[in-house]
Amino acid sequence: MDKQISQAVIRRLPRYYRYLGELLDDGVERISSNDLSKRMHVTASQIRQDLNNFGGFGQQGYGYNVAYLHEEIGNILGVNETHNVIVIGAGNLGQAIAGYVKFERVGFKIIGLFDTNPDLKDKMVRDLPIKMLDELPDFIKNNDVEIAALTLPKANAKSTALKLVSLGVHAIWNFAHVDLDDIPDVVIENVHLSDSLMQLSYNITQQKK
Amino acid sequence: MDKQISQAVIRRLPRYYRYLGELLDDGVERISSNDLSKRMHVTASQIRQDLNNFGGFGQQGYGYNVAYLHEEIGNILGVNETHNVIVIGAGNLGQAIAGYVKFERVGFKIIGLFDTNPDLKDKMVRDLPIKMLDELPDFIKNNDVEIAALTLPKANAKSTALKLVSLGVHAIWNFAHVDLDDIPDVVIENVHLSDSLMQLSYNITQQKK
DNA sequence: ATGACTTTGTCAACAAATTAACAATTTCGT
DNA sequence: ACGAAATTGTTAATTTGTTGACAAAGTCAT
Repeated sequence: MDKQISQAVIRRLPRYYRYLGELLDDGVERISSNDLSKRMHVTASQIRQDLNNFGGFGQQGYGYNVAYLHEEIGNILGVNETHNVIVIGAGNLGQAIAGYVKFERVGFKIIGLFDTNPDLKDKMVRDLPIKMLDELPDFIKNNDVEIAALTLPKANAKSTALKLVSLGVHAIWNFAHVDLDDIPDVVIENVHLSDSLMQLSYNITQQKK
Repeated sequence: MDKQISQAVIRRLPRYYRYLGELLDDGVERISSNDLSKRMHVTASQIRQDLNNFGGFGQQGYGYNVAYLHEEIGNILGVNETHNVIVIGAGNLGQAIAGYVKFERVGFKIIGLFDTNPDLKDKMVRDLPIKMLDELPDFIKNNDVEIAALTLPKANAKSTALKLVSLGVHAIWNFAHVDLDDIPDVVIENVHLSDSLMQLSYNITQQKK
């Protein structure tokens, strides 16, 4: 029944959430779509349109209550509940992502770090021991793992993703430079650093003209 | 005179480039928009439309020559020339990004790694010494720095970006969780890991319904 | 060499996303 | 308590992006 909301809108929600968090920290109580639009460099119309996909959070003549709207967008995004995360691939990027989520993102909790390299077995990365991939089935059985971050070479990404899904992990944060389509019953979010860098490269070339 | 090409198209180019690279590795000589569309799960029409923004790379009745098209898209993206990159912020993420670009991305060369923490001064990260931020002006003067990756706390991101631009670096790969708008004469490419994770979180919540 | 087949490049139709406009409602100073 | 000002939610208009259709051009087997 709920109409499907476009990913274009979803992509903008975290940004709203961030600006509202900053306003909250600054002790701002209320804000109008117009004021927010000026800060964020988007149209006020878009803000109102976006928010109204989820309900009427504002009030005519008054605007939006910052704390309330922040809370509501947090609920929509699901960041007010805890999500357990494991990281597959304990290379530099894996360790960095593990640390990043741990220290920067409330709502997400790193509970495991895995690799295939036996030299890394039980090595501590801050307070987490690196486990071997064959410990994964037991680990998932005994822990409520919701998200797996894939920070491993692309050759292993697809098979690992399939294994994760069969073990019951249905959300993948994919840093491997490969598309994980054709996998049913899983939500994929890609972070393709190479693509991002190439986009930057294109825009540099353009600017020079 | 050149019509402006939409970022929607640009965002897709790296993916074409990747698929073509794989075809090339597999020794495939030619491919039609139809075959490629099946592999990539996009419409053939979109592929043809996208490519034609940049010129007619194909041939009726034959399709596209894989090597040629790969090369051409590489040129468009600017990955066939070398771009020197420095990384500002030598924390976990900074070190991981430095390593990532170094080992995974031809066309981009990491030539410097900077931080403000004096404890890190001259510490080696693989073959690069961590330099202090006050060495930046001299470094940029003596090296052709095209891109700066910003992997530092958001509190310092804006001022650092301004400094970089004033020193002549006009492209920023921004990993700090802050918007660097209002800065003139600079191309920004954002990698907001938090936003990506929240988007994933939203889509998980949706799937559960 | 011929003709059936393939496939592009491009125009037109369609769909989606963004922006503008404005009635309805609330605020707020007097 | 009143009226001007502010501001939302929502509909309509506009713009942008995607897909479909097909003439034109080239391929390839015979």
